[in-house]
Amino acid sequence: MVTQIISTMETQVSNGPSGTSLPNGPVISTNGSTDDSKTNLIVNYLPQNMTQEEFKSLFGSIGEIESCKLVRDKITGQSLGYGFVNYVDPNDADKAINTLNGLKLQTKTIKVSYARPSSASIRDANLYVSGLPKTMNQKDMEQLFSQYGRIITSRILVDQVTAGISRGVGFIRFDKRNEAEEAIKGLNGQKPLGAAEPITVKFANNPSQKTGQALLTQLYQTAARRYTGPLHHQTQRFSMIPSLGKGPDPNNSSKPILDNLLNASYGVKSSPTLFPRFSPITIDSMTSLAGVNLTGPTGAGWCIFVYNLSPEADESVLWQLFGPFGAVTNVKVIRDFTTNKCKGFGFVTMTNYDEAAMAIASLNGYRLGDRVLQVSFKTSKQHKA
DNA sequence: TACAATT
Repeated sequence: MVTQIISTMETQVSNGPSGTSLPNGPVISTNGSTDDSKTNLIVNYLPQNMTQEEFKSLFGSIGEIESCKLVRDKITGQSLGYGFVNYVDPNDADKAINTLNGLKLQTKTIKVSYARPSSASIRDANLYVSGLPKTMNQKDMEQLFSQYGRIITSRILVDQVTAGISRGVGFIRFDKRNEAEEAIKGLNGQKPLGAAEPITVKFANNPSQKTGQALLTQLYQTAARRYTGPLHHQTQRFSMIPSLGKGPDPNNSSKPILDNLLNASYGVKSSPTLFPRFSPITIDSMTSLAGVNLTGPTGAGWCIFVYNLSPEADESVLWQLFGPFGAVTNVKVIRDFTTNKCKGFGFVTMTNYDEAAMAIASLNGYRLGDRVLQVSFKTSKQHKA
């Protein structure tokens, strides 16, 4: 319900263009086509569950809409999180930017700006950047990339548990695809300024190319965070399950899908029965190994590398493996972005050194199904051949 | 088989 959403949202500064005098109606060019540049808006970072009707209702509250479209995945129908609104009156477009840009809807802060004219040259101009120095901020990154062209958007992803620490990963969208290509040529594999490690720059994956399974996983993760926040303990993971069916939209057609996914992921049948035991490696030898590999706990705790997980492994198995040894703050199964299968390894963060060392000593060499796990403190980087 | 990250 849009009125409820509006009552809880805040506005912030507009980033719309200024200084241009606006005509008072549609501009018709000499070839008969309509110039939409002052009336057509692009809206980004919409909540996943926002419908076309809510979208139209929200933006229709500003003024008469000529046309609007929430962009969806061609196959799954899932919202891609952005849309277009074309107003009749350019003044209403301006007003929509001033009123609605920066609006907080659920977990998102929407962006409202003038849409660039549709053109083949602006497609596939989005880059994914990894290996960025943790000290580099968005402005630094833009400065580095701006030599290759006009930047439309940029973002550096941040860790949500350690509140705002860079994950060394980001996105840069250029105005033109050829600018993005030049940036890859110029910056991929290069070390920024005084950085110790080279960065990776490549074209970003297109969300619409995600598999159905990947979309479901994302949908589930989004829903889980919305209701319970970051997950820390097994008990929280299980207690959140009943609440998932009670979302704000009772008409949400994806509910049965979510229920099925949850049953598949957390059914008792899949819980492994564990018999932790001590490996031949002693705690004392682990202590000395830790000294070689680590300078200390990074951020929230001690990061542990877990190798030889099956392609079907998920986060729950890591919680169950490591949870008995002490405080686990985070687990992550690394998956192939296109297949969504585990790449054979994952990471676990534990708060206390002694508990982490005990977990490693016990679980390294542990047989899980037909696999023998290899567990150690994470190293800073594996040498590349 | 070997140390991530996809708004």
